[in-house]
Amino acid sequence: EAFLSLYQTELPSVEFQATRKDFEGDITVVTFPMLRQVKTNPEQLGQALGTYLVAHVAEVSRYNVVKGFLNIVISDAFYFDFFNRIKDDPRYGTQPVTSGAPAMMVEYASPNTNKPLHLGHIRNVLLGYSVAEILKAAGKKVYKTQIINDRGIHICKSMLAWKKFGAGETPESSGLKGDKLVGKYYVKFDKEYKKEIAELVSHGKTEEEAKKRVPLLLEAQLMLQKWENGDPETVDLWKMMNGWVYEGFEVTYKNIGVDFDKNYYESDTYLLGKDVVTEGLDKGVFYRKDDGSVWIDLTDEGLDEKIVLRSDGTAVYMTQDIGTAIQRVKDHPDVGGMVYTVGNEQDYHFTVLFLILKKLGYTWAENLFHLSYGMVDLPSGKMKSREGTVVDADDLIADMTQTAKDLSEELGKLDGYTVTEKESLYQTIGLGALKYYILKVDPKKRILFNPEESVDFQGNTGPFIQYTYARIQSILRKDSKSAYSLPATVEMHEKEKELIKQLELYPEVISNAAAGFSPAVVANYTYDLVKAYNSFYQRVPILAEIEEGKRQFRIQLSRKVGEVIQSACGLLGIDVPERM
RNA sequence: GGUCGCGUAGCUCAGCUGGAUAGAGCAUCUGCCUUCUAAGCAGACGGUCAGAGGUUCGAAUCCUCUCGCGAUCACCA
Repeated sequence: EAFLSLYQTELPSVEFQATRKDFEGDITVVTFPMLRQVKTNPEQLGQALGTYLVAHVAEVSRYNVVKGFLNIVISDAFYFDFFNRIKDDPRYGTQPVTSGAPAMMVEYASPNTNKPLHLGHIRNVLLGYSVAEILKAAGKKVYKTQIINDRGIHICKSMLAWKKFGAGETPESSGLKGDKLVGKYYVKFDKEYKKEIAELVSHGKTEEEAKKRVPLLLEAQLMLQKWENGDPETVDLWKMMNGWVYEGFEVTYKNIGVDFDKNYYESDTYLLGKDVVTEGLDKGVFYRKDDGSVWIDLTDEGLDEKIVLRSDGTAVYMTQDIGTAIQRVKDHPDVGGMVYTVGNEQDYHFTVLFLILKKLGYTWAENLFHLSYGMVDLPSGKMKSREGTVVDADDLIADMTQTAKDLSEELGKLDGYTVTEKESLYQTIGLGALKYYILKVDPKKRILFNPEESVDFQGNTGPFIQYTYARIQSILRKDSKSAYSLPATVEMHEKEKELIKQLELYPEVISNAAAGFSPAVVANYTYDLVKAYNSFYQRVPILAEIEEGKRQFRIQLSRKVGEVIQSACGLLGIDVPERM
């Protein structure tokens, strides 16, 4: 800090960076850019600066110069003092919530109520949940929300199929999870629908024509109309079947370990936004075409024209989203921004939505973020629910848990645990593997998911991180002194210094992750930390063989690393086991 | 065709506000379990950072073009 301020007064931009491993030093100053102001060669400049720093800054013990790089060696005492400051702060890296800060609303999940959750939802939910946790850690108040697409033709399809072919089947009578049962009838509809098409085609109709005239589809459309008109029988059926689905979702969400502060239902929001369109017309944000439809012209922004109200006066998707956004801020007046976790196929939709909200003049519209993520592809290609090529969320979790079980049994470490303890541990490890696997990759990249090869448990994985945490807990258990006091000073091992450097980065990591809405930042940091710890753990002499002061220092260092791992895993929604 | 995104080791990914010899894991090969848990550690092998130009002391990173893959361009959601 001392020399940071020193330089900033004299030179406007000085670059500090971590020294590369192959060179001696902790901080590197790049002197090339300074040559413009100071006429000399890079070596001379580096030497001059280095000598000055050693003489004037206590923390600088040595330096060396390689071309335009000035490598500064920071004294052990500096690291030791730093560690001493953070060691007893369990919330190191996470700031307390500032009450006045504008809250953020984070939306994720947005499931349809006609089928169970699948792998795509898992990525969505993990990302959204994690970003919400990261924003909290960065000091924001956060509301987690989902919008449930509980109405529309697709819902009517499964309702109709159940009514016609279901014979009164319920989750209880069938033993099926509610969402699975409803999903079954959605698939059933599609089968029957295709059958009827084939039937019509065999009677000489073209396929185009047949698709539109299938009685089953017409019936579904009729059902949607009935629903919209509030027909009691239809509404009751709708409520019952959606209820089943919600129970099923509840189980899945609970297994994944995510939750929501508030649910929004499309059936409540799909008519919203029309009054805003009127308002926007008055303000001149929108304009009306001759046929009565309402549009916004975004050609100035390099986009095109977009419809916001149909000619018959009904709302479109965009209208709904405008209305819902405004409604959310009405419901939560402290919300100053929103994050939408939605796949990247909707990038265009959200750029337009955000632009419209800005043009309508909402202050919070400046603070909207589309957490856009890539598809999860299978080796066989895209997932298609109708073709049965989806990876079901519950099945996937069960598979991961099973794999964790098989591996654990093979390693044979868990003898002496109760069955319940073991089962819960398998779930923790299996989910840890899955969550980390998905969260460690940059959200905007596509993920190729191979269910055959499943997810690794070795190397850069969730279980590796969990394992390290469990081992740290073991050390602490075996050395259960309640009060520790660090010695006045400790001679630093290189590995210890590296660990402390890593710990030092944590607050910055959180704020970077929050700024970029990217859990991958946290995931990759955690891996680096764990890697550094493991290296330390096996390279440094064992605890029993060292003097007491140094031993206590190592144990406390381990404890601190454990805390940071736990905190970082919390941001990723990954549980850390006490033993494994 | 327009727009947006992606392309880094055999595979999965980091690195991208420009810095030194581009990093991990998996896979392959070598060592390390009388040790605080070997789901680990140490090491070897593996790269025209898709390609070509440009900007500059310096480019995987910034700009332009080309190629490949994907998404999107509905009075659907």
